[in-house]
Parts: sequence; C-alpha cells; structure tokens
Amino acid sequence: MSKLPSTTSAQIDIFRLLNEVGIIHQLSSSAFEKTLPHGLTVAQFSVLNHFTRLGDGSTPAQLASAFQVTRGTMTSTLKRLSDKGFVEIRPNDADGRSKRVYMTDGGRAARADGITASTPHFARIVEALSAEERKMILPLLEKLRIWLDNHR
Amino acid sequence: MSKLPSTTSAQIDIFRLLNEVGIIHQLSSSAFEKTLPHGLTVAQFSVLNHFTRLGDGSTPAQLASAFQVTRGTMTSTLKRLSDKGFVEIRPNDADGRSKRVYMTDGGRAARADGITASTPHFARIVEALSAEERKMILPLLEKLRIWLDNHR
DNA sequence: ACTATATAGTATTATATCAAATTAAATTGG
DNA sequence: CCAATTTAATTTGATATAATACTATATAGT
Repeated sequence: MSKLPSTTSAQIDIFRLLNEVGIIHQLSSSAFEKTLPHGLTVAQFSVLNHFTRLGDGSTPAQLASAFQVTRGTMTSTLKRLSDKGFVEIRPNDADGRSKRVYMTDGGRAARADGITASTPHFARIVEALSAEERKMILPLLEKLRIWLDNHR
Repeated sequence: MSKLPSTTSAQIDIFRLLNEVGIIHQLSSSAFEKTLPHGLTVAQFSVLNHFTRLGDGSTPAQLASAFQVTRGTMTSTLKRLSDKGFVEIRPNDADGRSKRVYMTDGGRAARADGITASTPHFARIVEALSAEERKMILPLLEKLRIWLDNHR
C-alpha cells in the first residue's frame, strides 16, 4: 500500500491560487488579443509597447530577458514583427554575435492603433474589482512574482 | 496630430495586474511542469487530477468546458494522454456524436506519481506569501476570474 | 597567442492554445 | 416526416513557448 505525501491546507491554497492565475491569464490575454489590430498578438504588441516606453535599439537577448522568455521565443516573435515591417533588425557594431532591434514608423503606428483599440477593453475590466480591491491585490501579486522569479 | 485615448490610473492598475498574472502563470507553470514525471504536462496532469477528484467518464466537451479550453484543445490533450495509455476513450451510448473518457490504472499511477513529485514544490511556494496574504488574495482572484468568465 | 569557456542568435522539435472549417449525429420546426 | 439548425468531436493552420543542439563570435586564463 503506497502512501501519497500529506498535503497541508496552505499547499491547497497555493494550488488553487495558481490555478485561478492560470485561468485569468488565459481569459484576459485571449480577450485582449481579440481587440488588437493588424493581426498583432499580445507578445508582438508587448515588444512594440516596450520600445515606445523604454526606447528601441535593444538586442534580442535583452528583450528575451526583459520579457522572461527564451532567446528562441524572442527570435520567433521578432521574425513575425519584422515580416510585418514593424521592426528592423540590424547588426550590432559593438558585438559581431549580436543584433539591434529598431521600431519602424509602421511599428509606431501599429502600436498606437493597438493602444486605441485596447483602451476601452481595459476600461471595462476595471469594473471587475473595486479600487480598494485593485490596490490590495497588486502588491500581493508583485510579491509572489518576485518570489517565483528569485527561486527558479 | 492624432491623439491617443486618455488612460486612467485604474486602467493602468488593471494592465499591471494582468501583466503580473501573466508572468506568475508563466513562471509557476513552467516550474510545476519540471517536477512532473512521465513527461506529463500541466494540461495532461490537470485532466488526470480532475478525474481523481471528481470521477471519470466525462465527455471531451464537458472536460473542455471544465478547463475553459476549446474542444479542439481538449481533443489534442486527450490524444496525448491516450497515446501514453493514461486514459481510454470509449463511445458514449447515450449520444452517438459523443464519447466518454476513462482513466486507466496507469493513469491513476501516473497521477499519484505526479502528486508525490510536485508536493514538495508547492510546499516551498507556500512561503512566498503569508497565510493572511494567501487568504486575502484568493477571493480577489476568484472574483476577477468570474467577471472575466461572465464577460467573454 | 592559443585554448577553453561563455554568450548571441538561430534552428528544430514538442506541446498548448485558438479560430475556423469539416463531418457526423441529434434536435427542432414547419 | 423532412429540412434546417445545433452540437460533438476532429482537423488544419497559425502563434507562443520551452529544451536542446548548433554556429559564430567574444572573452578569459594560461
């Protein structure tokens, strides 16, 4: 008769918490993506948005690190953005192994369209939680995210 | 001069919230999956676990609905479980279009191995948040999940 | 200077996921 | 009772993702 490890209620809480997180992620990102124009995916839009907020010219490896994805994943996302003409990938003069990624005018326009199209969507979701609830949940999520990031 | 829609701080909260949720999901599910034996993925393990908790014999459509994925996605997950011999898919006598899914002994054993292997993992994550914080965050996530589910 | 190691980007393979189209079976309406 | 509609499962095609392996370049240590 083999025996399974005993599971505490705290572990069950964590399991349920991560389960809810998974469902929320799936529902919210698929809804968000449906609002995006130009066939942009969330991953593609996020890269364009990153450039607008923090400036372009990053290397693929820096982007992969910023988005917590592998370099292979970033290669693929950048290729799709480049095929659409939204970014330009040029050699990195400072390092022959590396490249630099720049947003094109088309990319800037697509990002702006994406903001315009998705803003009403986020405005609606706001009503899902009260201002107090939103203020309460954000630091908790940050704390969990940081813990997970530090323990992998 | 075109103008972007103005964005309220509440919308920024929601955007950041969903962003944290996305990162947490990515980090936690990839860490969880690494602990699973028999090449089980989170999606596959979740189906086996569902059967153990709630009994087997569901139709693929019922499972798709329970996990909030499309029927096509569930078809694919069930095929992989079936290829591994962890579930058996039989005709549904009550409905010729439909099928019923049953867990095999191998599936039960694989699920038990998965529990054994992942329990220490969840035991460690518990320390990421205090008991109070875990109690606080869960209802908020549930509320958000339910809202998103009702508004798609 | 040369070798060993590390890093950047890419290619490959496997899985999950959705959307849209397809097929078969059940249900409904006239 | 038959035609139209709905539902169940599957198939196909696209994208994201991780792992792994590979190539080219850079860096370090001797």
